[in-house]
Amino acid sequence: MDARIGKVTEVESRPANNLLRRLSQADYALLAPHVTVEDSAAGQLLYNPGDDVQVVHFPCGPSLATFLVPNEDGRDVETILVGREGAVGGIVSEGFLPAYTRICVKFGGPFARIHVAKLEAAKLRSASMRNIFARYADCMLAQIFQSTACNAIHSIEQRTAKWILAAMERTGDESSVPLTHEQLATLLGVGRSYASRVLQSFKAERILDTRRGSILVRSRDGLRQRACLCNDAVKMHFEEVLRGVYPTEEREAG
Amino acid sequence: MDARIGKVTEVESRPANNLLRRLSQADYALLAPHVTVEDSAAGQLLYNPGDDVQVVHFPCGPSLATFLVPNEDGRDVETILVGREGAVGGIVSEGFLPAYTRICVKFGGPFARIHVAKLEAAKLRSASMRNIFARYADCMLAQIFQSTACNAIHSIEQRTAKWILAAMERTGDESSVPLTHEQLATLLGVGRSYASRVLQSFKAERILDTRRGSILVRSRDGLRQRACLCNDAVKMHFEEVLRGVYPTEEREAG
DNA sequence: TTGAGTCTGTCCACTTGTGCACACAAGGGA
DNA sequence: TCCCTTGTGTGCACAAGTGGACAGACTCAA
Repeated sequence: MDARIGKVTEVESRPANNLLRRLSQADYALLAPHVTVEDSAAGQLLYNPGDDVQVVHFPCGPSLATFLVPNEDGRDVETILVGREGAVGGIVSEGFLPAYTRICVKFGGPFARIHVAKLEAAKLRSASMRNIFARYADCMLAQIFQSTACNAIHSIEQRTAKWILAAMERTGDESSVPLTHEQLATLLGVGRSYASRVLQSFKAERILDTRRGSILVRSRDGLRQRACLCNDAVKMHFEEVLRGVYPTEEREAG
Repeated sequence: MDARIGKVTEVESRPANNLLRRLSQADYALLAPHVTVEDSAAGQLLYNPGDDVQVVHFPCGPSLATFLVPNEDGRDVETILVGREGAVGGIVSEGFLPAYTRICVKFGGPFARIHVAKLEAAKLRSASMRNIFARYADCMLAQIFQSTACNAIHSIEQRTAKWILAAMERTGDESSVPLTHEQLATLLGVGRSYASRVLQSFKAERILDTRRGSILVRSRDGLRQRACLCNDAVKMHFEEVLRGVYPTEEREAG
């Protein structure tokens, strides 16, 4: 993205996760010995409800995780997406508590991982590390609050457009989202046939095209017009809360 | 509730808030010099979006706070209720960040208050204090996650019943909830006429009665049957996460 | 190349919830 | 006491979303 000519900086050698990349060099040095990076495939479960939370997962590059709330019907409802802008697992709980939600890899790819205990130890040693993780936790909270309101009052059409935009922003893939209608419907908590119809109406307006198992985006602006403003509200909070605390200039995916 | 015969214990002299009451005596001693208790009336705004978060408010007794997410229409949508089981303001952000939501006193009453900075200082000095607040933050998070899912898939009837039960549990008032139909509709993010109709259907089944400006509960079990299970799921998480970390036996309001 | 399994587009009857309208009831202040 | 404001109950036309069904299309594996 903003690769500079000349020697690779220390920051650029870190995993492609904004949270990790924007730690100061001293702070990252506290974590580095404990960080591992490994791929996870789409569908893999990082946590199930009740699991002990022991590892923080940082999505890197195009990978994407999602928080699912199990339902009495056995249908999981998706709540928020987390990509390279953040991390999942113990961000708020600080670890060693039973997970409340299921956390699932939505789009596969690399994840940086670190034991919660190591992260907490580093946070105790560094005020700036505490600060940045508290700020991110606050942003994550804002994201969930916004989702709660969004689910209460916005139409399925708006939420569908919002979801596709959010996924694109996080993965960096500007043209397609690998998702069946069934999956889309399930994660929005709506009926499949209605989700299909919404996609059809977008297709009729040349906003997107459908392929078996994926959605091709033709007009990002068209999607923006159809989406509610929830993404933007959250993104503004990210920018406001994290502005200035990161040493580099890389943009946030809200 | 469980007042014991004999001398008043140190815990019972604290503000009637579960989070404060279940700190160890040593931990509470760190906070005590900075705690003030003052009444707030229903409708008072504790925070508006963008406000610097500097004070933690602990609802005591029957008082109740609520997180509202502003909407493009100017209508606020209610997300979660917080009563004597918890606190609002800086629980996750740890203070000095712009508030994302509006926080409003729903039912008036006493609130214990402490500066975030004082609380954070105490947390740095006491691991058990950190632990208990991280645990509560995790519970609050669970509550919001559940609300997000609930708004996605449960009917207005279920959510209405759930809301009334949640309010009753937190205030301790087993028989009535001071709320107009309009207020109920707004906080659920639904139309007023439909909210009225739901209340009428409950009335027809002798689950409740309506008075001008308040709802009288006649059958708590009837409400439970009509409500979704979201309250219970969250309550279980509260019990699991906070079990054992409190010295006293007082029950949680989930 | 042919299935088998999955995904997609569409139909239909039905339920849930909206938004507006209007008559009436309750209750506090002058 | 009466008025005026606010809250309540209900009717209606309509929009949004459900859930089941089914035919056809795509694709992978044998």
